[in-house]
Amino acid sequence: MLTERQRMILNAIVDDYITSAEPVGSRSISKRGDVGYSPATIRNEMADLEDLGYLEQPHTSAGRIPSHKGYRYYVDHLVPWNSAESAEMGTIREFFAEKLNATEQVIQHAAMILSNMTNYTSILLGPEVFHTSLRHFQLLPLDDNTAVAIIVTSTGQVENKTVSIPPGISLSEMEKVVNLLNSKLVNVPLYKLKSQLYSELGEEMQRHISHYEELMKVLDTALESDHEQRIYLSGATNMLTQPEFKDVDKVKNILDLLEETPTLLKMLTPASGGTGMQVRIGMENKHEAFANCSLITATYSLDGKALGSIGILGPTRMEYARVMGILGILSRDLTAMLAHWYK
Amino acid sequence: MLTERQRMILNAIVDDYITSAEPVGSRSISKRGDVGYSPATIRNEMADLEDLGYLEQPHTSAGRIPSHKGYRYYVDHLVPWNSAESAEMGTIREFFAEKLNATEQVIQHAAMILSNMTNYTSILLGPEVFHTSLRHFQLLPLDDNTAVAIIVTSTGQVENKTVSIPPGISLSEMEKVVNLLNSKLVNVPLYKLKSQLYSELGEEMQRHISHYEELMKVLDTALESDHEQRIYLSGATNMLTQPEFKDVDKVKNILDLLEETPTLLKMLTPASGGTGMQVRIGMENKHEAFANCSLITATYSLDGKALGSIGILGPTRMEYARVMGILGILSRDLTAMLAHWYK
DNA sequence: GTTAGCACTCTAGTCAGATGAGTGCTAACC
DNA sequence: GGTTAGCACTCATCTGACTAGAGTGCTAAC
Repeated sequence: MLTERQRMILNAIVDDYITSAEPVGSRSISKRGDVGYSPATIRNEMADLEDLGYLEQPHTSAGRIPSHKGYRYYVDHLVPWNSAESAEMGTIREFFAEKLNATEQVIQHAAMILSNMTNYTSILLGPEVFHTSLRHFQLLPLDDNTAVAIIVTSTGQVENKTVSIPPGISLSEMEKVVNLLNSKLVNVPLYKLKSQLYSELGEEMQRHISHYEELMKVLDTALESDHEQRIYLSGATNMLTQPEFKDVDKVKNILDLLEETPTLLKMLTPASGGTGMQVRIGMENKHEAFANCSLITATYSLDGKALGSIGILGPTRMEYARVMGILGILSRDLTAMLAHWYK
Repeated sequence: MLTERQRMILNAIVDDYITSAEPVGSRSISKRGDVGYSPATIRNEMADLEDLGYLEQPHTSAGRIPSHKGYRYYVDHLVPWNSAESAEMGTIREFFAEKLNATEQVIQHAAMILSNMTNYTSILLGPEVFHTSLRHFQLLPLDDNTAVAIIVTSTGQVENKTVSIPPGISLSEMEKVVNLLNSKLVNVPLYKLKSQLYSELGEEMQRHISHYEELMKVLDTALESDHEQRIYLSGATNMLTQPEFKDVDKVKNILDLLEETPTLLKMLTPASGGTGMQVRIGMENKHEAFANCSLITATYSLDGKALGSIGILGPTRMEYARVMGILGILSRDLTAMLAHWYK
């Protein structure tokens, strides 16, 4: 348990280090207006904080920098939670005032705004298609053996996939099936589509349609979850401006990881559908390359279910307060906007 | 005009520099098996080549490196044009053997293969939608005031766009128009769509349809060239492995430029529909950030018209021979595949 | 409990000298 | 005349010594 003064000093050190990126010494803390103690006193407390694991010393005659445990404490107990800073609010409001009428556009644009505002890397996870439902299905023949399957979801997203059509299936048959599918399966959540395909249509189709087996296979692949979640990255090169990453090798590992979609997906997928804000510091990200990075994530949702997430990746020495504030506002407003569109 | 021996020496220097990235001295050239002269002789020739502008010297007591003019000469006259190296051919053939039945997937996958094979950055320009034609158009209502416009092209690509529907337009009217459009405008090249919309449908619509003006506006925005060309980047971080870019600042400029879609588009769009291979060295790229980069581009085409391009970006010290070989094979095979699919 | 003072530590920067790769020139060689 | 050996010269890079300065830890005084 930290004393009030220790908390104050830890707070001051993290604040200083966040802006300067240099180890902070007792003298500079003492000179700040808000801590009324001499360097010597502060040195004593710093030594204690180091023993407790909240601070680290790069070498004997340098100042202290926060350890991961120190950041964790800072984030959990000390972050000045100014959820509504005026300047930022303005930019975000402007963003939502713009007329963008496709969900995808909004997400993409939001990623850009975020990385520009924060000067970190933003990673947005597109709306989780699985929680939306079918609005319309269509199969457009391209030539004798291929067709394009088009799925329009309740949020207006369009997914398409090319499928091959086995010979012997007539156009009129296909049309019949597609009509049937549209009449029976509209408004069914996408993740239930394949199972309901059999339970709802199976019987009826078997009666009316001659190439039942083959057609079923076609539909099966057409509805296949090609609805992979899309990841929108923006400002990846902002990483290069951080002094801790001026070494090319370190930054290469990070950028390489950012190109690995599956890994990012895993990182951003909210732990258990929860909607809170998460901060993962250093190795809490479970990746060597991110050992000196922090990832802050929030979610946006529809009907109380998390649809996707917003994340900001930066060095562990990150402006937590500001980023968390921005992320909070943006996730809330995104949620509100979705609710308004698709209520 | 260079003598045979000068060409040989220039060739040796470029070759050496490409693999070593260090200024090459007269001694190391002399020791190569293929040049049977003493260092002194080679030094004389090198001095001449420097006077002619083909070589540069970082400082007096260093070896020589090729100048941009030197690279240009190398590319134009000396590249060992081994258009069919076995190892590479194998990988590419394997790639085309994979069953990928959507153009987009092929392009995306090709970008990855290319960057992996070359260890440079690959930039692919998706099929130029403007040169394909309309196969099917559809307008799907989402709610009272919005709809999704879906355009399927002759190459099986699906473009979609959300449009807002002015009040007072009935569903049946819209259906009528869409049917008319499909019957009259199928197989029209996309870039002519908007003009033909008026010339072909204008009269008839004015006769049958009540909200002519408003509907026309809707169709106009629906057919708007949102068919932006897609750019597929892969291996952007490979730039970081090149010794000449171990300085973070330089590489940041390059990566930033790579995120600027319009700039890339301009760079990759083939000069005049020509289908040859282009090599742009250093400042020939017209961008400060690419001053130390070379961009090699080739095109793939359908019906003799260039549909899109494939590009490899690397340092000016690039394995021109290998990359040009690979690019040549890939562009030819892509063209062949497209011809086979959509003949 | 707090603070001033002081010796101590360690990094980063600077500077001189050594090293060595590579050149340019001259004179000798074939 | 073309080619080559020899040699003086240049210049980047490496090394080690030295210094300045920031910061600490400890002790003793307030």
